[in-house]
Amino acid sequence: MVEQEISRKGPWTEQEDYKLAYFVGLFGDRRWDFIAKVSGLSRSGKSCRLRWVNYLHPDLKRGKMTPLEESLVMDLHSKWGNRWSRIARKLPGRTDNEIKNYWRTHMRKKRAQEKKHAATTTTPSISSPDQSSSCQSSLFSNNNHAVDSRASNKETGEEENYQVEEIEQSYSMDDIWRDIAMSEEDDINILQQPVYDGTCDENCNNFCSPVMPSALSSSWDYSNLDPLWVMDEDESKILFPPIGDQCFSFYDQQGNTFLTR
DNA sequence: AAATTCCTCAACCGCATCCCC
DNA sequence: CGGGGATGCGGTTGAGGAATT
Repeated sequence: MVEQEISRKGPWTEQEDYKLAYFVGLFGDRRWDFIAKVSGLSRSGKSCRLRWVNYLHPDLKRGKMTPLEESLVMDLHSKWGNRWSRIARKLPGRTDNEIKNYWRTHMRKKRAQEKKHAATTTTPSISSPDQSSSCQSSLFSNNNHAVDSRASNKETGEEENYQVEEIEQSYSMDDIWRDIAMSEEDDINILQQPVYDGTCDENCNNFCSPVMPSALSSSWDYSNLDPLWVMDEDESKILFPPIGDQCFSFYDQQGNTFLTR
């Protein structure tokens, strides 16, 4: 009966980012379908999660990989293969997507170099087959214990020695969060916001996300959302005025984050 | 200066796994 | 225990900017 909204695709706008950040601040970084619905974003929950994890998360680092990080990626990839998310867990502030992209770029360069080298030396290279994943074999030691994801799923708590020492806070989204928290305080009241219990959601690293203990329980059926929770267009305009000349922006030229309005 | 190629990275897709009922 | 929805993961694509011709 409910006309299924067509999910928007493509690049996110600043306003969408802002909205998403706001609602994640409100509800925590779980229940993505719920957040997608309640925020009025015409995005799938999946898309919201991806955007959050890869771009908006407060702990994300931006900018080039440091040499230390690079060698860590090499090292871990030689151990674990393409287990990007696992590798990412060892690199604070880096996402699996970022590492994946870095690796691809890196491998492409490496292969180009090898080709060049092979051409100049005319020595036949053994490691030519260019299976995307095979490249590691020529690069690293042979200890690519192709970790089977199914076999090793319990590494959750395991904290290894790998630590990127300098977690330089080149930027943080805390400012945005704080800004949101302050500037929207009144608006939150309008929404009859959920009880914020004052504790940090452990999944939400920096900013203490308001959590909704009861509402977020799985039994809460948000298919029939109380209109109170769903943003209609007017509310949306009030809370998130259209991006204009006095809009907010998230990143400066260096990729550092700030929020202005 | 214009055209073309290359590179980067955000976003999508499909499948696997988890979790709850 | 099985089914179904939600979430996570890895592979892939494509837009847009940078570099090169």
